[in-house]
Amino acid sequence: MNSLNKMNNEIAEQFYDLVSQIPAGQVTTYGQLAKALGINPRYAGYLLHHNPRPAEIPCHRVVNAAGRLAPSFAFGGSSEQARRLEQEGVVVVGDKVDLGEFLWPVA
DNA sequence: ATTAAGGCATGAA
DNA sequence: GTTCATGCCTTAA
Repeated sequence: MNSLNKMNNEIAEQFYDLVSQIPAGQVTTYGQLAKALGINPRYAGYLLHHNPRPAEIPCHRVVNAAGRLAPSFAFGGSSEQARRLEQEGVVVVGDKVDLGEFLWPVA
């Protein structure tokens, strides 16, 4: 196991749970998730990068504050991510998405 | 076991 | 577009 065992497991658990709650056709930002959990925006990206459960964590629905897709995607590249978002109904222009219309309202 | 340095899928100015 | 700031994690000695 990695260092992710019990110490920050609680925060990570909430983070992954929150991300897995993102409905298709909507996206959210790292800062949004991080802020909702009270963690650092950088940590959000870090946790997603680890992606312990990619099958249940739609990390492709998570973009940065600029609405831009991540520079590198663990599944096959940002291009694949953009393609996937469009498949769900999210309008992706280049590597950007319309946050004003597809931004998921974090609880 | 502890300490040190580096790196990151961000955000904001 | 670039630079600075911040928190956490990883690896090494």
